[in-house]
Amino acid sequence: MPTHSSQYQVTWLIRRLFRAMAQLADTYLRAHGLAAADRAVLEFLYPDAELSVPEIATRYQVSRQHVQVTVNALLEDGFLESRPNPRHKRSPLFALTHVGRELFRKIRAAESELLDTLFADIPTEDIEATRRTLEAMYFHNLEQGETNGTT
Amino acid sequence: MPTHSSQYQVTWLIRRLFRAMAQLADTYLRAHGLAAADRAVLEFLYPDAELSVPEIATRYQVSRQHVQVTVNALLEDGFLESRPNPRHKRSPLFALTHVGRELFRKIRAAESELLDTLFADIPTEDIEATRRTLEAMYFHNLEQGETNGTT
DNA sequence: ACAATAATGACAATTCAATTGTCATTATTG
DNA sequence: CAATAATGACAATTGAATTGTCATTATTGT
Repeated sequence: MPTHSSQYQVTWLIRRLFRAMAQLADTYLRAHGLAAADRAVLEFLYPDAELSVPEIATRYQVSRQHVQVTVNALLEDGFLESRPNPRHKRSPLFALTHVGRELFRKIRAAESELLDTLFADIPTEDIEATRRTLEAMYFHNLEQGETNGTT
Repeated sequence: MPTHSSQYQVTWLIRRLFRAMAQLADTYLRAHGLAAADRAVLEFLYPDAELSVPEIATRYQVSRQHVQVTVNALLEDGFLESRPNPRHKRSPLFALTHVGRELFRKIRAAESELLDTLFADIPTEDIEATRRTLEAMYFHNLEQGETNGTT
């Protein structure tokens, strides 16, 4: 990391950390037969959210078709259940089953070991300041609800 | 983002920010006919580094074959030049040409506008604290020089 | 110096997540 | 109630990246 502004270095580090984290995450996700997209869907629904496929797609910022396939597979595997959607009669809501919730807990447990390593020796207040700053970056300046132009 | 530990929220935010940043980055990268991998290679060499393909692959943590293809294309486009490698007689070093350096500067300029938006209203000291913390996470705890098992 | 082993580049095939396209069906709305 | 939009299903495609293979050239240990 050559001489750059602090701002640039922060974005550089975000890129690197994401890559490193994703690589580590794959290790235990694969162990459960899951892909990153599966984890993302589980996370959106954890612990007890109810969302339709198009809603997940909008939040995850990917095509609804992709989410559809992911959700169908998770449904097939018994990690999700569908419930009637009061707002859309044809598009059901999905929620975690008990098994799905346990699965995500297991994933989180595996992750938290990694987190403990990742954050070892870093003062709590630094972590909190970082959280606050990143949150500001994300929510104040980046969050946009652009729907994916599908069909 | 439901109720989670600060640690978890930091990693959650890193994931989101990465995605959002990547999406924005694509906008101007495409405008220059570049992919994310191209940008990464340019960044490794900017402003005046000299690296061989296997060296870039190790740092970028991807297969050397992929880097090879990327580098060959950038070479073809005149953004890189090859120089003799004192350490390996067959594997040349690559460096930015003047054009390549200007290209990366242009990319950085486009990015910095985004950065200004991203970091708007965030105190300098918060940014610096964040940089320090993320750096600690990355360098103390994640940086590992695992070579990709290629062939 | 020389044989054994490793590294490199070129090229092909493959994988896999994700997008795009299309269509019939059903909702929503004006 | 008609026009329009949203949804799910399915197929085809894209594109970044990996894996596999091979001939060639370096590097190494002896």
